[in-house]
Amino acid sequence: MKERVINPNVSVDCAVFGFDNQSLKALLIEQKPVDGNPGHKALPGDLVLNDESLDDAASRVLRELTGIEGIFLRQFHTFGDPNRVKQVQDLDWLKSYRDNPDARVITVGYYALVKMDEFAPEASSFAESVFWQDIHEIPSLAFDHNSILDAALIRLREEFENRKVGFELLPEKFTLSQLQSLYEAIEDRELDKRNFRKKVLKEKLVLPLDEKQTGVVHKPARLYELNLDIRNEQPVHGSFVTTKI
Amino acid sequence: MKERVINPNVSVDCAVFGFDNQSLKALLIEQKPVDGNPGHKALPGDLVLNDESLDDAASRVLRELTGIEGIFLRQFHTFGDPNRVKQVQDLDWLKSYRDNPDARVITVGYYALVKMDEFAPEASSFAESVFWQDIHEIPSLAFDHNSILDAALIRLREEFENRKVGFELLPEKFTLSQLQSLYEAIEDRELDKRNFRKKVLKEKLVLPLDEKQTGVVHKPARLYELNLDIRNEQPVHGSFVTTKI
DNA sequence: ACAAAAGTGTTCGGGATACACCCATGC
DNA sequence: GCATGGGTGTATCCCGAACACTTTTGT
Repeated sequence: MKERVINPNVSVDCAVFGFDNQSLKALLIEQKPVDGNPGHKALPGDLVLNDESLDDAASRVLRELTGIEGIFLRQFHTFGDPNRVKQVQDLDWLKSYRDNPDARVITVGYYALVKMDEFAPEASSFAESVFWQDIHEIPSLAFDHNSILDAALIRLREEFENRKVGFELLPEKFTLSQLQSLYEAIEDRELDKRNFRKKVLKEKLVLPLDEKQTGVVHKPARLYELNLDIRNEQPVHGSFVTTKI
Repeated sequence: MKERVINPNVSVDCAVFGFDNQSLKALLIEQKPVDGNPGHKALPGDLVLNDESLDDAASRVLRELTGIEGIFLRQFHTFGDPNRVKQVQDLDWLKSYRDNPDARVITVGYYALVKMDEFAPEASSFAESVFWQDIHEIPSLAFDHNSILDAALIRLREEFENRKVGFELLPEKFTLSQLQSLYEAIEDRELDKRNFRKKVLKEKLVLPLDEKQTGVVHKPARLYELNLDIRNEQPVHGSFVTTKI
């Protein structure tokens, strides 16, 4: 096995988002206790290895801490305040888990999107536990992780509105109501059902399947899938005005 | 004076854009010759100091290499391929100017927007010369700087279309034709003059001044200024569709 | 007078908005 | 049969698109 040479100055942190058909959730870890003191809540993240790319580091860290693998990951911002790991409440943890607890660490922020029904995160490495938290109820986090999560959410919203990301949060087959709920959860506003359906169908953003929900206590909804053809088109200027979703 | 402790693993690189009323330009440096071999062309950039933020590093590096100060700077992406500074043609330069020429360096990319008529860049530090280059005629650059510049341009276009940036490229007072040329240069397509004017005036994106061009050999154009009130509004959803510029 | 860019209005089609009722299923 | 969400159409308005001629200045 290759030796793991750790770069003391560069880390990655991951804001993992999931959607439970109601609201957006973020995946948090609870750090293992240090000297009997309970660990802080934090985003999954760790130092990068010297011979791995940043993208690889983000995938690895997510796998090591939460067991999640193979999901959508995108870099969104790098946080480099010289004092971002100098707060007193983080010192004990740094002394236990870092070879250079005083090193200046810049961290590269990633956000990730996961189909919640396909992954059951499991804590390992220095994570004591892993849990989903509604994005409206995020507790105080270690280091500058609250800022990182805020920035991730802002970026997710921007890229969602530009139709660059989002379907990674839904199962392969979904109803139009699920899709509408996703829009409402991410954009944080209500949409008109008829207009929403007209729009997404006219744009061929999704394709109807010959399949319906089963086991629901109401009229079963038709299932749809993402239309990859449309999704892969690069944005075109129809004019000097471009209309978003 | 404080000692400058350099972090060997983290650098910043700046893609500086200017607009000459015709097309977009990028600011490049030519590295000083090493052992008589001519320097390569590159983006302005350098390692960060251990006690400065990334934003501060970008400002400082730009000032030290080009003399440019006080301009719009925005972080856009971080480049962390473990081999991004390992190409043979860059080795001589690294050996001359870096204490740890073999260190793995990740670089934080910034793009900057400058009013070309207000700044005359001047080379200093390890820059032999500084020059503006049309973005359609970018030569081969050191390290992965071609990729960085490409990514910067993509990001500039995205944020311009979302009306988040752009007026930093124009003088305080400008004509609607200049504004239209800016749109055409950044978005790389032609616009209809009448529709363009109707749109920006209706949106109150700019405000007319009681002032006209002088010294031109045709009907003098009215001057306008950016409407800061509109510019500072955060985007609102009129519906689940949002219209861009 | 001529060259050069400034400035201006109308018509047409399409998309955004608002809005209310019947349908299929499980219990 | 009732509770629950699924599914559908129309009328209005505004915005985007296409398009050509007159005006003002300097030389």
